[in-house]
Amino acid sequence: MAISGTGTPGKSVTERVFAVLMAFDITHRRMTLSQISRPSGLPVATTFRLLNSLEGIVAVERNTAGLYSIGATIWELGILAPTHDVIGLGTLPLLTRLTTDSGMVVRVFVFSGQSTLHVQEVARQGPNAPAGGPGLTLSLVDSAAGRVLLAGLSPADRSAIPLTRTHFDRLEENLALIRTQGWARMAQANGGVEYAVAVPAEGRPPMALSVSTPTKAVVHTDADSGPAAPAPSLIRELRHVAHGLATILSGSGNLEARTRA
Amino acid sequence: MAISGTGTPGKSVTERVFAVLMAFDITHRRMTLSQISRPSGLPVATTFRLLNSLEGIVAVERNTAGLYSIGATIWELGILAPTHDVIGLGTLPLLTRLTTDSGMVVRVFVFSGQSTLHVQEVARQGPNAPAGGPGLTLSLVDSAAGRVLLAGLSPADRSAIPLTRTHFDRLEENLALIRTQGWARMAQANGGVEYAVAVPAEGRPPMALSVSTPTKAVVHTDADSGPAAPAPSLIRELRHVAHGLATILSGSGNLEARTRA
DNA sequence: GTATTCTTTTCATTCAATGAAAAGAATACT
DNA sequence: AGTATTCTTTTCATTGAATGAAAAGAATAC
Repeated sequence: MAISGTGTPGKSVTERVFAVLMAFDITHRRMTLSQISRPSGLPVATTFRLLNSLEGIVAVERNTAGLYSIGATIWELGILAPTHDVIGLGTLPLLTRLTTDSGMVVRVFVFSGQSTLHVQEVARQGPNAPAGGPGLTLSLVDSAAGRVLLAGLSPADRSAIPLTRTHFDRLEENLALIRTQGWARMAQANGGVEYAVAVPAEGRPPMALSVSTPTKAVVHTDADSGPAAPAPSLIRELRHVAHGLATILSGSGNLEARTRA
Repeated sequence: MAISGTGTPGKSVTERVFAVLMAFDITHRRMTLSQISRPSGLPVATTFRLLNSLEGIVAVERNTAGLYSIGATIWELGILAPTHDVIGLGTLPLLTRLTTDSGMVVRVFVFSGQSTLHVQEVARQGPNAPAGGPGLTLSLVDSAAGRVLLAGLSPADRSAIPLTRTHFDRLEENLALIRTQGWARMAQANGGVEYAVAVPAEGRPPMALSVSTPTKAVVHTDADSGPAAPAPSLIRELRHVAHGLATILSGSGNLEARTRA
């Protein structure tokens, strides 16, 4: 009769429930019980029980093979997030035009915790479509969009983010530069290497608009502050689109809740 | 020193957490604590504590005014749901062409519990855009898409759904008709009245593709089985697009989980 | 300036959650 | 076919985490 039954201290049930849900990611959309149990750090029995509860409210679903996936309930809730406003509405035509004009992949990012959260992407359809898609996260420090978002933070907010100590001084310098010039560029890792230029798009949530290309390094030469700058016309168009984004989203987002019956 | 502290029996914490989250809907995207507490059926103190936990993992967010909204974590999880595959990828061009050709609003629905869940919508952009958008739910019985989904269920699965007893016999008749003719039409309520024709799109999850128009009743005359049928050319095009949808989604969805490090 | 509504903290009580273990399935290997 | 291995599900004694009434603290309305 071994020792049994102790609730894990320091972890609320809410955290445990989301530990289970967050076991899912873009490369793990369908998993077995034990595949979920491992990364969530919970015993199988606990994971099993939580998944059962979640299935009851369609927060997770199970296919015929018994594999779990995120359920329709969470999808429905997700589209209510302010983050989602960046998608749809009038933003698509705007971003599509930018892709056509620039010939590059266009992405919109918003800030999320420790990383950069990708929200919307528009690229040439076809066989040579780039890696990525909504939900992709890039490093806050090692991406053009991430630096733009960092540069937009107040010193107080920025200090709340734990960054690798290594580049701290150089980073501050670079962020100051980004703030004054109004854009960032960087060779960033995303599958392979891609060269990106990003500008801020004011709004709630704050966004960064980026264009990137995996092949030509035209927008970038070497180091963060290398000599050759992106074409002024590109920066101008990016700013124009970013302004358009902010305008569209300020119109639709942040609605007050109506009084309920 | 009144009576204090009894956990509410028969409700798991998981259910309570989602009772809080499900207080949000398309007309209540930003709410105060008490606005959330009321519909969730939980005491304010409980709601407060749960929201605090949820905020810690960015499952909900709080703006400067103190209003809660669904957070980025849930948005990120939501795009992992199989349901989400209907959006994006190659489906948009296909649906857009149908809108252009038919001049009507194009929607894709998937089944979700007791209702019909709207997933994707394509309509003429502009000032006279129709009510709706992703996340809209229509009645399973009183919409063309809902009937198509119902008609596609096995008798066993259908019996699991509690339907209003009233139309039961007539409904069975109608569903049989829909199954044989391969389409459904209906005057359905969505803000005002709109006239819709829907066809099934086989796949996992099963989908229904519908076109609808609020003004002209060309696709519909009177009762469920009224005399004038939709134009054969429209049905043909709907079937063509539905087949395309199913093909696209069978290619990308239902991926096996990779083994994790 | 007072009343009302909303948010946050406190705390004694206890129930729902917990996880080790074992049984039951399914799958893989020999 | 038989055995080993991995995965899923059930059980159950224990208790830690969750609970909600109440009161204090803010904010807003009247």
